[in-house]
Formats: sequence, structure tokens, C-alpha cells
Amino acid sequence: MLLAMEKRLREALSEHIARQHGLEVDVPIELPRHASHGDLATPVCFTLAKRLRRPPRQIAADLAAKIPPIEGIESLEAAGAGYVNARLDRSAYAAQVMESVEAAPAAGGKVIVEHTNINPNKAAHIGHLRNAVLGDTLVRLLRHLGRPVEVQNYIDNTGVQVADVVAAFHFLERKGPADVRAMAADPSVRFDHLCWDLYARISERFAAKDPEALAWRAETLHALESGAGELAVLGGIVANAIVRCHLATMRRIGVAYDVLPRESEILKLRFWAAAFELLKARGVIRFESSGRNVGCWVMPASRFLAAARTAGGSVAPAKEEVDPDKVIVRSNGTVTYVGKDIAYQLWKLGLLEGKDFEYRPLGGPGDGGTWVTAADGGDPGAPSFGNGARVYNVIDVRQSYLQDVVREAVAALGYRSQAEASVHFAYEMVALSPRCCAELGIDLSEEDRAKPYVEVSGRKGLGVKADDLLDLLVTSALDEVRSRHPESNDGERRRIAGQIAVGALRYFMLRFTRNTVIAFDFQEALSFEGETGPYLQYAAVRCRNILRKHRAAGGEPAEPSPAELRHHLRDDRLWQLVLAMSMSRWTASRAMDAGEPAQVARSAFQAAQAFNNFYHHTHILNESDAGRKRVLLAIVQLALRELVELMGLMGMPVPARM
RNA sequence: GCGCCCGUAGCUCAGCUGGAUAGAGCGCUUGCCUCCGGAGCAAGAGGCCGCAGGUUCGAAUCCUGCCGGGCGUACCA
Repeated sequence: MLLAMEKRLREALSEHIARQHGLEVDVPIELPRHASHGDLATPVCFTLAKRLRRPPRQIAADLAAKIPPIEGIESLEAAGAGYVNARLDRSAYAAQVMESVEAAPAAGGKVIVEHTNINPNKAAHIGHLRNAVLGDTLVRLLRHLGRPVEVQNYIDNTGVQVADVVAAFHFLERKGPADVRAMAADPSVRFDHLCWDLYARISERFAAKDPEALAWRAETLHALESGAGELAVLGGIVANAIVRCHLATMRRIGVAYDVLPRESEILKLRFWAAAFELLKARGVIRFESSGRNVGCWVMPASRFLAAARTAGGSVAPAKEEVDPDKVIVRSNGTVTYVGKDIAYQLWKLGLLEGKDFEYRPLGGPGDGGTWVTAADGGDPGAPSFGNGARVYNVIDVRQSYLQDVVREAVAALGYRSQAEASVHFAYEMVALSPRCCAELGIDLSEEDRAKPYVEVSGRKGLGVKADDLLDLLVTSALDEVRSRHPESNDGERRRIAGQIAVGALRYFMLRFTRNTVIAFDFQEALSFEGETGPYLQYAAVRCRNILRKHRAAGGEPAEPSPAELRHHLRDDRLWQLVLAMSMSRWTASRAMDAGEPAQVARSAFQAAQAFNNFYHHTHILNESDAGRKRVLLAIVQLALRELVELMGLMGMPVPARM
């Protein structure tokens, strides 16, 4: 509704300016910070002032006086040094907002969002949670705005990281497929947590350049890539079991996927071979017959380094030993990670002709309708995936360089518009605060101690596991619920505690903007007071309590008459509340334009604050004026709808009570 | 060296793409339950928006240069 009014005002102003002054200008509309400045405002007269050579205040006054009436807008007035402030027709606006939810605008082409992408060799940690929450919120935002979305979670089941854990099982632990399978199936063993420790153990050997361990790794990696032998079998067991663990963890926080494209199928179906031919044929990569990268296929730096491009071509290496060209195929003929990623990106964009996966249902407990790639023998009834009009890769900012290479490779192949439609949805890492390290009992190196925060490291086993954090949140929420609801049964208390834990976690991951490093701290993450998820949930629960009590007392549905709305919305406080509780679509749209899910979090918090303030100042159920009571109850319903909508965008559960 | 990001209240962060008097949470001080649950509300103290120039009607926001910090820059993923 707000979005529609904003649009209407913008169009009316720009039309009038075009007619009156013959100027085509962008009319920025903003929400004034102070209620006294109206409901919507524009500073457009400041830009007009220059071109018309007249003082902005005069133009504003002129505009406000001469513009024909706009439906839904009660008045326009010049204010300040040259603003035009608009006041909405309160009762008309409120009546519309209260009666209907705006339908989502028309959809565009399919959007693919790839997120989570955790190496299937150990438990998920807090950094992965940020990725999944950000990705999932992006998905919810897009769907809310009417876009068809496909969610992909790429599984690198043949990479070094899996190989390392497989090597640890086989060579270090002397476990065979049967043993590992049994461990993975044992409900008393947290298999992903076990692998976390095992991975850290064998990584120590690699870090020490232990030649024996390095030989194990090479042998295992080779076995995984060829897909033959006991090590390969072990690899399949480990990766599949860990993927199940990750999906279970993500299910706890309400994150699901449409399809899991796997590296093993990409290898078997030879996606890379097709991409390689394309890259060679179109001269995107070249074979090096001399120099540092002799025997490799490389992508010249001028292709992807912004500096090199703007400088007009060749890159002058600062030092001889730095070669900015990117190796795509190694001198031993194997393809690098970027190469594989280029092939995968091409497939996602529908540009890898003649290559496609087959799929089968993931199956198993709680598969949630997820499909997984199959090299052959796929389900003939499987949907088709890939071929997106737009692709978001949710990957942390440290991968920017590689993502640039992938994108520029797509562009260099001649697919400019598809490259434009490939978005690296980057975010900063989750690191550990010094206090967090101390609480985990980690003794830091001299070097790390000097830093403001320490990076999570799977190799060092340094980090906070996602499940552990969730368990802590649940325990903490459970204590709170127990003390508030001594009468309710254990099952219900657990359910509520779970909802609070998820709400707290998701809000925490979203309240920081994408390029803020989160220095993780238990005290902050476990807080349920102030700007937190439970604060929002509690505001919604309050709405529900009021409405429930009203119904229990035999109250009528809250449908204020137009006259009642007109009368009672003269109260600025009530009007501001109506306005604040009708912004979700505007917020979603702004957040999407800015590519910043944190704006949804912010906005939801502000809505909850506005409601809580209202709640404390206004008694609703014992209001004696029947008309005013209907208006107040309608506002409560509006607030509930708004809060549920915004929390839904963030994937936060809304408890019935708490 | 080069590239990207960050520097705003004691701490953690917002700041709607250049607009009106720079905001929130935590912490601190002080109030608020005869009333819809206090996971709350209200008030207060706390700011050379890293520094210096520049652009303009107007700069926390844009440009340049410094000073701090982080991350990249692998024939690892």
C-alpha cells in the first residue's frame, strides 16, 4: 500500500514537472524522519532549483499550490528549505490496508539462488549458518516479490576436504566401509561432530608436511576422482552421511533446498569437457608454452582484473614473481576449482548445451522434496533444474577473486547479459571474538592474540558448531519458558523454546549488514533482550494475547466504520502506527534493491518497538468508547499481520505464546 | 606491491544510495505493574561521524591524499 502511494506520488510529481517546466527528472521519495514532516516527502525542488535558477523554497511552494489533486493524498505543502511534504488521506489509506493484503506483483524469469555449499566432511559451523540464513532470506524476499526461485546447494563430494577425512578413517583409524557405515547410522553418534575432530587431527599432519600423510591424501583424492575402490566407497559413505547431517541442521532453522547438484555427477557427465571446448574455441583461455605457467591453460589477467581493464589492456606486473594470470588447467592436465565452477555456472545459466543432469528424490527422513543429481537412472518424472534467468551465488567475500574470474569467463565467452545476471552475493565472515576464544578454552598464538578477532578454521578445529550453538539457545530458552509457564507440559515448552532459539539465531545472523565482520560472542548471540529475535516474537505474541482475550470475552470482530477511522485516526499516534504497520512490502522491495537483508531485520525491529510503545500507552481491552476500541483492535490485527509477514521474510517462527 | 572492504556514543552496530535537529541495542543512572504478561515502557548522561583537503545550496554519505585495521592476490578448495 505504501509502495503504491509512493509510486503514485512520484508519478504525479514528475508528470507535473514535465508539463510545467518541460524537465524530465527523477523524483526521489523518502519517508520523513519526523511525523511533523508529513507521511511522504521529496527534496526534488533542490535539484530543480539549479536548473530553473530559482530558490528551492519558491519552487516547492509553487508545486504544492499548483499540482492537481492526487488520489489518496490529502495535502501537499512546502516545508523547510524546499521540501514538499505529502500527507495521506488517513482513513482511506487505513481502510484499504485493513481490508486486504496487496497481491505480489508479476513475476519475472526464474532466479537461481545457490547457498550453504558446505564441504561434506565435518559439522556445519556458525559461518555456514550465516551463509544459509542470508541465502534463505534472499530466497524468501524474492518469492515474496513474486519471483520464481530455485534453491541449489552444491555438494563438493569429491574434493580434498572429503579426501582428508576419508584418509583419516582409512589410514589413521583403520576403519573400513562397514565400520563407517555403522557409525554414521548409529543415532548415539554425532557423525559430523566426530568427523570435525578427525579432520582437525589429520590436518595437523598435513600442516606439519608429514610425507606419509601427504601420500595418503594423494592416493585418496585420486580414488575419489576415479570413483573406484574401497576409498571411493568410503568417500561416498562419508559425504552422503555428512550431507544428511547438514540438511538436518539446516532443517532445524527452517532452511530447505530444491536440488543438490553434486561434484561427482559433474565429473561423470563431463561438464568440464564441454566448457573447456567452449573456452578454447572462443579464445578465452590460452596454452602457455613458456614462462612460469608453462604447460597450463590460463585465463589472462586482463580478462578479469578490473584495474587491468580500465588501464586499457595489458597488466604491468609490479614484481616479476607475481603472475596475475589465472591457471584454469594445470600442467598435469587436471582442472582447477575455478574451471569446474565456470562449467557449473554455465549450466546454471543454461549455456552448457547438450549437458544436463538426471535427478532422483533425496529420500530418507525429512527429505523435504529435495532432489539430488544422478549420473544415470534418474527419475523420469523429475522436474528440470538450472537454466536460470538470474543467478545468485551466496558465498563469502573471500571468494570474490574467484567469483570475478567465473563471471568474466562467462562474459568473455560472449554471454554479456548472462554475466550481468550472475551475482556474487558476498558477505563477510563470522569470526571469533577474543572472549569467545577464551570461553572455548582455545589458547591462541602470539599472532592471533594481537588481532581483533580470529578466523574460524575447520582445519584447526577452531570454531563453534552450528548444532552446539542451537542447543545452547534451546537450553537457555527452555529455562526461560519453564519459569514463565510452569503449568504447561514439557512437549509444548520444548516446541516454544525451539521457536525462540531459531528466532534468536536467525535475527542475530541478519541484523548485521553483509559487509560487517561478525565477531561472534556467546553473550551477544544468546541474548533474548533488546534488539533480538525474541523481542520481535514477543511483540507478536502480545498481539495474539490481546486478540485471544478479546475473542474469549465474546468480543466482536474489529471492523471500524469509515467514520470511526476518520475520527480516531486524527490521533497522530494511532495514524503513525497504521503507517508503520503497512510497510512490509515497501521494506521487502527496498531491501531487495539494496541487496541488504539486514534492512528487513531493522524494519521488523522498529515495527515491534512501535507496537510495544503503543501497547504500554494504550489500554485496548478496557477501552470504553466502542468505536475507538474497534479501531484499536484493528490496529492490533494490522500489527500482528505486519510482524508475521516480516518475520516470515526472515524465516523466524512466530510462537503462539511464549 | 596491487585489489576489495571497514573506521560513527564506553562496547556492538544502523544510517533509506547527497537532504530537515546523526539513531538503535547493550552497559551505566533514574523512574514505571489495582490495568491486554516486565523477554517490556519512559527519561537521562554519553558524538572533532579516523585525520586533512576538495566538490555543492547541502557531506557520516561523493572525490583525492594520509593514518589505522581486516580480507584477498595458489598448478588448495
